Amino acid sequence: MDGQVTIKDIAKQLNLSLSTVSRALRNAPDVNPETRQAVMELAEALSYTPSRLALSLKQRQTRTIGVIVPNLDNVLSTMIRGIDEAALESGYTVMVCQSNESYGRELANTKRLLESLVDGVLVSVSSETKIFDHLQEILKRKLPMVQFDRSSSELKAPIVRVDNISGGCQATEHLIQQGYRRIAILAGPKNLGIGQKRMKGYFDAHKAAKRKVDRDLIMHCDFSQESGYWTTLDLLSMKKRPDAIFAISDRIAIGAMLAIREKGLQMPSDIGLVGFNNEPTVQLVTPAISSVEMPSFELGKQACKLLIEKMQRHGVIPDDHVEILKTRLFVRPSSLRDPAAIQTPQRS
Amino acid sequence: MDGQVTIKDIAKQLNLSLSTVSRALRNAPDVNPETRQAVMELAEALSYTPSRLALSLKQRQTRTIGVIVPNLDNVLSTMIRGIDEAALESGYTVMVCQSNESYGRELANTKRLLESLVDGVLVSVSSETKIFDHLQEILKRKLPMVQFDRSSSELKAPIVRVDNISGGCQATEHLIQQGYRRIAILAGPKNLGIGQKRMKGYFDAHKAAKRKVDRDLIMHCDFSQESGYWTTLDLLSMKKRPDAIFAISDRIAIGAMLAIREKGLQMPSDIGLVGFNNEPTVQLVTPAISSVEMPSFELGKQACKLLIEKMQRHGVIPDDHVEILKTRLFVRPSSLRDPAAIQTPQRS
DNA sequence: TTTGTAACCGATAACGTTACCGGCATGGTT
DNA sequence: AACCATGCCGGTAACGTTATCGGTTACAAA
Repeated sequence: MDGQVTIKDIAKQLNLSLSTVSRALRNAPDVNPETRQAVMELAEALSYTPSRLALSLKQRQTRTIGVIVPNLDNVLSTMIRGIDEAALESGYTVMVCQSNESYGRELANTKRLLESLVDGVLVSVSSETKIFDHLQEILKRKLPMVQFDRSSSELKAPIVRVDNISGGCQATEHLIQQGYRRIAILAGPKNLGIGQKRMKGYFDAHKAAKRKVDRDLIMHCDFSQESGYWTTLDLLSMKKRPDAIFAISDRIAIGAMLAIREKGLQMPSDIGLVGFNNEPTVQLVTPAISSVEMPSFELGKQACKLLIEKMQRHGVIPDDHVEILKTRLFVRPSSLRDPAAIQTPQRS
Repeated sequence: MDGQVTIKDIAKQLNLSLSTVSRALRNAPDVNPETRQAVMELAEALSYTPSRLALSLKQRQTRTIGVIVPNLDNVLSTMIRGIDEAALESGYTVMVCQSNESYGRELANTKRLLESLVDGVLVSVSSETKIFDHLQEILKRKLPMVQFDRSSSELKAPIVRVDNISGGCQATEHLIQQGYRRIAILAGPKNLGIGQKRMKGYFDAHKAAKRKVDRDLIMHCDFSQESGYWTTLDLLSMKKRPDAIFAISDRIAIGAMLAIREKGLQMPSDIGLVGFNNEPTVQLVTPAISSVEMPSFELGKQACKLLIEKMQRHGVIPDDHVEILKTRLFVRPSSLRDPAAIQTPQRS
């Protein structure tokens, strides 16, 4: 009569027991078709909504997935769209918690997720996170967990990510092929696996082309545009400056672009530039920046599917399971000296 | 022993009743300090986590806020950061549902939110949404609701938004002051209040400067870059083409920029351009695009605070309450013919 | 001694739902 | 006639928590 409509209300009005109403609503057997009909109609009329809360408490599962991400930039929000889609298809709800790259926030978030009793967790670790206690706690409670995009080997949980080595290789190969000889790399934070792998690709490409890497051209920075800018200024004021830069993220690449502009250098003639992620912005700047694209939407979707499988078929997915998706290089004017040499599809 | 640690486990191990343990954990009175100590310690040792589920069921409130947004673009994700911050401060958890600009998705989402028994809802209506039945349903169930950013007068719920009229006026005033005479407006979808208000500002500015508006220069389009591009091409092929464009969103403005480039026109000499939102991208393109900034983070935070107040002090906030935040114009080269005429602070 | 009053604790019901078991007709088999 | 299966329904307990009430001590006041 006042707040929530419950099966009790329906039972009372129809002179039925709770059990019968419950069965009728769930299409369970052992209920007269006429009775069911009556229940259904009354439920509709009262606009009855089942209480997920009570259900969750009873069956001890919430059909909710917690997602922990460092922020909501372009790439991640695309991944979350993928996650959301996969979740919806299986009747799950997602709860997104952004840590804003802060350890404290990530800690508070995991606590809230644990309290809310999510059935599983998707994690993309923050770049600042060096302590994994809170995430280990999740594992200790035997909550199914899957890492996506950024991952850590300290966490014994399956991983879905792109082939960062191959991606780094694609970018570097392309620069070599375009005749660049002193290729610098803006490799991101030192401790992050994602950067290390893309750098591995950078080395692989050099090795395949039988070239040496000049260690001075390897620079670390964080993921911000600012950091890319300052680090590039350093690079460009070297006595033997690089003639190309591979930035392991587009944000960094954009910082690099600003520094290059400021130094009065021209792309691609004086210097070549390739980024990573293929964010929309890199197509819009002048010159448009080449970038390695990752299938963000599919990555999120795949990670979510994997988690759901892990939750439902308990123990089938091994914790060292790794799923790797392919990247794809988009060549644009920032690194294209020889127009005849395009070997990948163009966009826009 | 197996899954969840409950107060029952603690009670059993200490030979106490559930009541006592519950009281001890809640710092309630009527419990011996020593007993409390023991309970606390055992709880810690067993790493007991209270079940929010059970609690929610009992007190019939979840301390969760549902957020319904059309997508997760730059502006909205900033607002969500603000929402999240305000929620955290008051011990609430947020659940974000993106409708991807689709009515069907928005419908499924509201259903899920209702089932999950959120305590309140924050809504920014999708641009495609013309039917409000699902949101009306929320109101019918007396769930506290607040609209933020995009709003509809059909929904009897408080609103937190920016002063779109003044924002539109700022942009137009500036263009007039820079000597532009035929100022077109890309006004977004016809039915959306946000566009109508910014257009109102556009008219106001003309009136204040005692100028007439040429109705042919008013064009509607949707919020995509594509749409901005095509509509601008139309504008530029008019016999008496405009010499400036005010786009009511940066996405649209970027589409316009591409069209302008394609026609071989120069900004700001041949044509001026001003956008809305001040997304990071508009600073990076060449020339950088002037834009009206809105305080997204504060807007989200304020909307959330208002909702929380509405939830806690039931019935104090009237449904026609409207809160309006100020906008601010950032002038950049795309519309700056006369460098002496900068009257607003510059960024970067 | 009785009475009062703290201080502390336990039993029970309830939140909304479902799983499990048991009961009562009905109607068909041996 | 006795038996059993089947169809339909109701009662009860449980999920984990807290609110409410009532009970037992102990000790001081009358």
